[in-house]
Amino acid sequence: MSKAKERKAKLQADLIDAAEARIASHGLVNLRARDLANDVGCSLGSIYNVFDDIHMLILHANMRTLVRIDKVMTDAAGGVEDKPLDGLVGLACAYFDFADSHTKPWRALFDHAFPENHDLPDWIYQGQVQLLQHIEQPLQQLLPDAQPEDVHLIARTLFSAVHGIVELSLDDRTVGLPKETVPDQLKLLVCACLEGYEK
Amino acid sequence: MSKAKERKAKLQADLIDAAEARIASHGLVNLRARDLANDVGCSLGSIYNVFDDIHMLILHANMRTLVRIDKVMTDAAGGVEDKPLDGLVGLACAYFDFADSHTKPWRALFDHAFPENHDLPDWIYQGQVQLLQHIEQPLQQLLPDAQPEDVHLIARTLFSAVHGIVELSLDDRTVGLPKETVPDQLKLLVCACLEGYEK
DNA sequence: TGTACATCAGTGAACGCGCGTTCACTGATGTAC
DNA sequence: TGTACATCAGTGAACGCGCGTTCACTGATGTAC
Repeated sequence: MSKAKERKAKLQADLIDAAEARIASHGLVNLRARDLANDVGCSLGSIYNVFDDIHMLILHANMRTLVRIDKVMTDAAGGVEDKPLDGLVGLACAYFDFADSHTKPWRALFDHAFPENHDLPDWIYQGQVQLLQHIEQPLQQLLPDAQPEDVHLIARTLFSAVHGIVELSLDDRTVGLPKETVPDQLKLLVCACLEGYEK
Repeated sequence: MSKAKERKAKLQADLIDAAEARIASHGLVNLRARDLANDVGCSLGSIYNVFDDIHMLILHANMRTLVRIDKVMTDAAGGVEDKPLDGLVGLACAYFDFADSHTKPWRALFDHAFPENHDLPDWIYQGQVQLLQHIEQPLQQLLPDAQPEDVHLIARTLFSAVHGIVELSLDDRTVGLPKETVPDQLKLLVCACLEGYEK
């Protein structure tokens, strides 16, 4: 019985690995259940023994990406706890670096069209909230007089702004910034903003 | 002969109208060639007499949306030519208002997965560039010492930032700002930034 | 230890549906004489 | 004006392909006696 559970857990993990690899190499749009079965050496039907549907599998792969981004942001925030502005600039640049060097998994986070009726599982939501906390911490230091609710909102504003800059710059079909100008522009924006926010 | 061309032009226009209407009511993902043929009262095959493929038709519908946004931004910039900061804030809010009240056509601009091999027609690119020019004008006034290239880059940065804030706030699946806080946060961000940019 | 039986993970062919695009055909319009 | 013929926009059934999901089956494993 516990052996069966182990096998099941192994298959789940293998499938998530395979999904991650396929998304990284071919992009979310080219992810196929048949390919994953092939990759891990199980049958097509077995996927549905361990996951409700393909969307759940994708969500697990996306969660891996969120955790990776969290690691990258943790690293970026390390060592500059006493220089919160540098910390924020570093976080923005780290986000861009990740998106630039892992474009396909990063895109998958936003491109995945989850069926409209269900709502996202809470652990995905938490994965996103975690990223925001990296921003809130230095922000609170920089704006000691601000209410926590305001810091919360400003953190989301900054994240969204940085995300928009990164997104459009990595998208060939829209007039975003040229990639090579992004780090400078992120730094300019974050510094300028915070000068202003500090009043 | 010219009568035939008129008919062709009429059918093209009707199809674009229908595509716009369907996108507005059901979203780009639910756009079907068969439905459009039904809507305008032509046969399925006739669509392919006047458009290369469905993507071209979607691009025309999207171009209509770009023109609409351009109008909205033109209106927002009107009357405050002497207050460039107000102008920029107004543009940001106008963009949000449009996206909020025309979410589906606005999303279609970014969701349309154009076949990777071709590149976008130039008129779509020009439609996007036009939007940026609304930003460059007040920006140049606010930063009279800045090089035009820098104004160009900063305009893209601001647009992308505002776009990101709007996008995540209108997306249920991501941790964006609550919708009701967006205008305030846009105003805060734009004002804070420009205070900083002015040095 | 050996035998008969039950269970159930694992299988993959087939289902079901969707939908962009094509193409052989038709019928209205125009032209030649 | 009338007739025969040519043209071609317009048609929609059928093609072609893709792919998530299901389900009747099988064979390995475990259990009972």
